[in-house]
This record gives sequence, structure tokens and C-alpha cells, in this order.
Amino acid sequence: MIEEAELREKLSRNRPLTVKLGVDTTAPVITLGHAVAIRRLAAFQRLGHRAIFLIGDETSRVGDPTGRNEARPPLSEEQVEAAAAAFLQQIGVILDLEKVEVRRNSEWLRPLGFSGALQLASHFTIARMLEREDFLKRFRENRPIHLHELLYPLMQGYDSVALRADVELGATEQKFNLLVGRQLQRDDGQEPQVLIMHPILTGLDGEQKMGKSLGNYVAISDPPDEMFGKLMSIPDRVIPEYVQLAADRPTAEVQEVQRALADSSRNPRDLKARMAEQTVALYYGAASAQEAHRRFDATFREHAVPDDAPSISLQDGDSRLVPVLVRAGLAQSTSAARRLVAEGAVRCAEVKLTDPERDLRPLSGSTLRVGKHRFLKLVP
RNA sequence: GGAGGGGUACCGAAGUGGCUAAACGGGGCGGUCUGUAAAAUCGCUGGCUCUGCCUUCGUUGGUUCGAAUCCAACCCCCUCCA
Repeated sequence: MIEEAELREKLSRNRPLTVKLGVDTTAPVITLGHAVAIRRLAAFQRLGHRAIFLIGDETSRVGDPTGRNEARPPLSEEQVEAAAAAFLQQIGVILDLEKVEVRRNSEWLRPLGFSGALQLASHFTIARMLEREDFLKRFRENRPIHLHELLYPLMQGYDSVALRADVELGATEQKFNLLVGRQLQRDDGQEPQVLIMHPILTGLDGEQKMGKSLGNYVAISDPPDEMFGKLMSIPDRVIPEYVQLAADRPTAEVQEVQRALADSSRNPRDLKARMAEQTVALYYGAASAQEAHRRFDATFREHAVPDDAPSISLQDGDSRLVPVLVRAGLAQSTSAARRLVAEGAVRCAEVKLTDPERDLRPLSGSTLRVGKHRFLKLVP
């Protein structure tokens, strides 16, 4: 947090604070990483403050240079609308949509115009911008830094000026951008916003930060089973982090998990499953979370056939093994299906089916298993 | 405006005339094992009417018995100098 004393001062005035959280519209998917900040916004909201969920439609035209992406194609009006709708639908489980204020920064960034942008830009020097670690790195490595990318922090910072934000939430990697907001507010004669930053959630790979572009994420809109399953795939070492940030458990519990992992007093698997269930419960309730847990165990520990296994009729076409696999969507192509059969991935009642041309009609009524967890019921 | 570097499979990256459906790494999938969809380990990873055939290395055309590899034109990306 940057400046705790200022926050106390602001709170002591007994008026609701304007709390801002911005999101990028590039891909309108809210991940568990975003959820950390959104939950904090919700906490302020519950305490009676003015919560602003800011959709960065105009900033998305630039693309946050934090990270690897560079120039992005500007989104059309329709795409922005679609993104906004998608966001609202997703954040409803965390925030009270009745009370949250949803804004778009095109409201003030567009009228600003070129001269306004120049005016903003004059507050900063190149040297100042190069303080940013990622810019500096790119600069040193002779990798391109597009001029408009330098403006991104200014745009984000100006959002705070326009909203007269008291508090801005964000991940620690946003520090630079958030600080720019403070300076622009000061230059504008406003009281600078307080920055409340949260740690970045590590992705499912346990290595890089959770992100849409890396595909190592859990979306809060993922169905319970999928969310549970994804969470069970994280490496053991990031379990405490997930207990804290994904499951949103109190510090004492995080420490308890850490201890249990360190002295091997508990099976990491069980700790992970508890974390996964707690996380799913945040979005779908305790009952659904338990159900997801149960189904996971049934499928992956006991290798039971799930009740909702897909089925296929052998009468609708070729009833030989390979064509059936393709028709059922268990293989992307005939070649891929043949490979699966050759690898011994297809079995029926624990007997491997090895002949790609085998006619399945005699097996009608039974269930095929492909790999560890894909099933196919054969119906006549 | 000048000089140079580069576009290869899902991604990154080798390959500079036949032995290349294309090394290697990542990802994905599968087998074994297990504490799990973890780790480890082995294998697969363009398509098809599959002991063979067809299509692929930015695009188009050319040279050659034969090209991802040579030539030409074009498109796109990057770096340096100005």
C-alpha cells in the first residue's frame, strides 16, 4: 500500500471514498487473478464506499505495455459493448451490480483530444518513463518501444484525475502506472490517490503469472467442475499462494497450510483439494463446490464413469472403431484416432481395443474409455 | 531516405539442393507409475480409402531428374544510421 497514513486521513473524514479498479477489454475474461482486486473492490463497496469498475475501452487501443504484448488492433464499438456486457455478467458474483458504478474511460479520454494528450505528456520526461523496468529493458535490448505505448500510463493516470479517485486498486506490477495517477492528480491540484496493490497470482503452470495470453488461467466463469479440475493441476509449491489469493482465506489459514506442507503432516493433495473446493464455493456456493469435488474424485481417483458421459449411436454411421472416435469428437481426425488406438488409449471394460477397423456393434451398450478421463457410451 | 537481418509445423527455434513430414525445446495427447489432471519416465503430435498415397516451410512464378534449401518479383516484420 502506498501511503497508509493518507488512507487513514481520507477515512477519518467520514465520507465515502471513490475507489477505482480498471480492466482491459482485450479479452473480456475475468480470471482468478483479476478476482483478487475485484474482491477488494467489493469489500470497499460493502463498507459503503463508491466503487467504480472502470472498463478501459480507450486504453485497450494501446494495450498495456506491462508484459509482452505490443500494439493491438483497436476494438470496434460493438466489441467494446460486448466486452462490457461480458464483464458485467461475470463480476456479478463478486460485486453488487446495483451499487457498482461502471464507467468507460473513452468518456473523458476521447474528448481530451490531441492537445489534451500533449498537455498530459508534458508532465513527464522520457527518463521518467524509462524508469519503468520493462521499458528500460526493451530499450537496452534494442527492442521496439512504440511511442504510443509511452502514453499508456498517462491514460491510466488521467482516469484517476477524471474520476477524482481516492483509492486505486491493482496488482503490484501496476505500480508504475498507479504512481503516474498520483502525480497527475497532484499536478491537477487534487489529493493523490492511495494505491492498494495485491500480489500477482501465479498461473496454473506454477511459473508465470496467470494470464489470458498464456492460457494458464482459471476464469471465474469456468463451470465448477472445470474450475475444480484446473485448480487441482497446480504444482504443490504454489498451494499456499492459491489458498491466500484464489480461495481468499485468512492469513492464519495460509500459514497453517504452509506449515503442513513443510513438515509433510498432511497430504498436499488434500490441501489442494480443500483450496479448490473453497475457491469454487466463492463463485458457485458450498454445495456445488462439494459436488465438483466429489465428481473429481470419482473421475480421477476411482476412474468411475461419470453419469454425464457422452454417448453415441452406432446406427448413425460407420460403426468401426476409428470412424466412431472421430464422429464422437474424441479425435480431431482419422489419423489422430488411429494414433490413439495404436497407443493403447482406447479400452472397453479394461480390455484394450487395438484394431482400428473393429466393428463396435457387438460392444453396444457398454462404455469406451479413451485415455484417462474421456468416456463414450455406445448405444445401438 | 540509406544499410542490414528475418518470415519454417500450435508456439519458440534448427535446417541452406536429394538420407526432411522437416532436428531440438515448450505446449498438447497417450502408455507406465503415483498422492492427482502433480512429479518421474517412455512414446505420439499434417491429412487420407494407411505396409501405400496426398499436401506443407510468407506469396507467386522460374531453374533442376529432384527445392524449405538456388533465382526473380511481390507482401509483411525487425534493427541500425539519418
